[in-house]
Amino acid sequence: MLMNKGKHTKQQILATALNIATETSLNDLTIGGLAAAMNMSKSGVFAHFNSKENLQLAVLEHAHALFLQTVIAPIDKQSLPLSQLLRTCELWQGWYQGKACNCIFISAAVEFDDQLGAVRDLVKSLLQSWLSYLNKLVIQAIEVKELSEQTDAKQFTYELYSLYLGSQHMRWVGFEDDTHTRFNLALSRLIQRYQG
Amino acid sequence: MLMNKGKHTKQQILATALNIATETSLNDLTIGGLAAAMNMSKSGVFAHFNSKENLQLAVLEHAHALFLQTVIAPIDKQSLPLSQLLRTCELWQGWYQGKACNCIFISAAVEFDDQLGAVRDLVKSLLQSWLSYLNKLVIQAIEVKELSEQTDAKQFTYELYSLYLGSQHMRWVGFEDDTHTRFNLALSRLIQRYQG
DNA sequence: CACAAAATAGAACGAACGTTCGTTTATATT
DNA sequence: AATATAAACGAACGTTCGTTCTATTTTGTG
Repeated sequence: MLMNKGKHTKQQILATALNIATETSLNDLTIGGLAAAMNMSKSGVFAHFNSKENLQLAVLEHAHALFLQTVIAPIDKQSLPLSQLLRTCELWQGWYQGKACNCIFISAAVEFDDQLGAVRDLVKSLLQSWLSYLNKLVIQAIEVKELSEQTDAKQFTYELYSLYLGSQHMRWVGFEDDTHTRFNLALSRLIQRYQG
Repeated sequence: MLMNKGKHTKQQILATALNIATETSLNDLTIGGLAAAMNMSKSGVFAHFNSKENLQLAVLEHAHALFLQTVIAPIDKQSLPLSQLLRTCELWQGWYQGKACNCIFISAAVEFDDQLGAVRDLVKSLLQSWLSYLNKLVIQAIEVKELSEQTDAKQFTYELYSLYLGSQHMRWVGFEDDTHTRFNLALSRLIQRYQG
């Protein structure tokens, strides 16, 4: 088989790059550091991407693939929209798995919010499509009358997303515990509020 | 008067440094760039702080002073807690004034969440005290029975803070408009929910 | 086994940045 | 006006990082 080893190590590079970028940030992810973590030379790693920007884009796309596989794929599309939404939130809360810290998409959004370029565009696009996905589930729940038909779907999605952001932030500041208790409580109340 | 000009230009430096840091970030705030914006030499600016970390700390403290003056000082402490809270939220939404983008404390929190050091400690401390302030107002509103006495103050504060975070985030992604409409709607419902 | 292509290594570059140092200019007090 | 002190300058250093180039090793194929 032609062209095999290359793609394989590239995947390994992306996996450790994602770990580093998740623990620090997309900018603090340095090619030299990545090479060291891989026991490779700087130029050896570099050759796979040909620029740092391409590396950052590849890491984001790798993260996106992992995200799809971890939080979207397991959803049973036959079940009712609201239970799909609840299960989605469960998976969403812990999708960055063992990694101690925060969701890389949100970190990247803050980090690149002012830097024009392809990375910023990709981050924005990924977040938009994720918001659309959440919003679609909300709309479906309304259509099936699991949520009141006067529900403002976008408003619901905004509040849901906000609770997620706040949960991460509060945990860092030390205002919330590690068990997502406040998030889960607020979420169930949010749903309950739009049911009656 | 001895020691005059120095303190004066230092204040000017901090003002433009805060602008730069708000538009970009605390790390992208470079001493050379700051010097250029001030029409000063790099070493001239440097001499005021003696290290980049000290500059970052000074910028944060400057921002904190401005924050106190802009959103906390104008509050009428004689008025009822809930109206104090509402007024606070108004001022909070626009405290970074003309600056197009985001609250520097939140940006800094994301940027330094993994970097041990004095900057991270200061950011965390400032955010904690701000959360305590909000939480205190909520508690007072409960005591005066403007909010139901079963209200979980911390949960209320968490949700309120989340809405603020979400509002900024959504505006960047393009999900919310610029007029804080969704934030204000969610806020009024949040209060209403804990009144009955 | 041989050979071409792909993958990696190693050394070096140019730029950006924080920091240092010696000097010069501006400021305030006597 | 004279002088001590503070403020600002300009050049340079050391480091880090992305990137380039050439050489070497490894991989897959006929």
